[in-house]
Amino acid sequence: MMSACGAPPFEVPSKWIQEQESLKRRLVLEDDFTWTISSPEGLSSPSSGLCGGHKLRYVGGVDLSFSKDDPSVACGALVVVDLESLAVVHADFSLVQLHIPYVPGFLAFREAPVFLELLEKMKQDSHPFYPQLLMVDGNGLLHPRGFGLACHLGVLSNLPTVGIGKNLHHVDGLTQSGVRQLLQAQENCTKDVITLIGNSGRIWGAAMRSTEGSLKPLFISTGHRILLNSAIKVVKMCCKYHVPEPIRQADIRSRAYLRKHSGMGNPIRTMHLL
DNA sequence: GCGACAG
DNA sequence: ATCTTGTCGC
Repeated sequence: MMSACGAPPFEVPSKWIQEQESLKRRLVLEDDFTWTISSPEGLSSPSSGLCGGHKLRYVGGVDLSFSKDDPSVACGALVVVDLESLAVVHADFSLVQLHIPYVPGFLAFREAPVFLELLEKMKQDSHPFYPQLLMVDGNGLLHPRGFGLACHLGVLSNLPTVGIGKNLHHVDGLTQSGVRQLLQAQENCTKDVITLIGNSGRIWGAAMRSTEGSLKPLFISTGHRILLNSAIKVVKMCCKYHVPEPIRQADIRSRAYLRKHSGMGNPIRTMHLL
């Protein structure tokens, strides 16, 4: 029999599921921060930036880019943008070799260690631009077990996090085409954001067209210490283009860093597992 | 059994 | 994620 399917089998460690369940108990599903989110556009919210509280200013973004030559070689990027100007005020990179494969539903075990290390470096340096909130390239609650990369990073870093997906991870009956239909429907023509409600009635996140005629929406979901509505506000404020600036810059810069440092003779640091 | 499956 | 050129437009 010809059964030489090239795909190497990979068993999901039960440890992974246990850890997701365990960390999930530490999730905070409400706005848990002292700063305020200045209103998106024209819409003035009464409590925004009035009494004594400081504003959200430094928004972080993380992303990972891979070498086309060696898929195990990647560059993780942590950038921080100033919310007022959307200018990058900090960028750091980590060239690593990954030993854990990408498994749908377990993205965090592959990518989170890289980002946690970059965050830790900033924290130990008492960096003035340490992010107040982190935008993650991947989902939060919009996940088979309600605990995607954004939740995982949020709990382990104790930072408010927002998950941004560019493709929908099908869950609870939600489908890409179904969501697009809703966004195109006449009733919703005026709206640029729709809530993602699954067959069970549960709210998983939101789909938003960040650019005028974009057919592909962004999938926003809560990571940690922030409400969906607050997350949507922040994402809107960050969208200069289709993809919010913190993540877009992390993507662009990690790719550039990889190109420049992927030539031979460069020390690739191996991540030590937790 | 078959398809779906963030990055 | 990555493989990929030109093209249309400000």
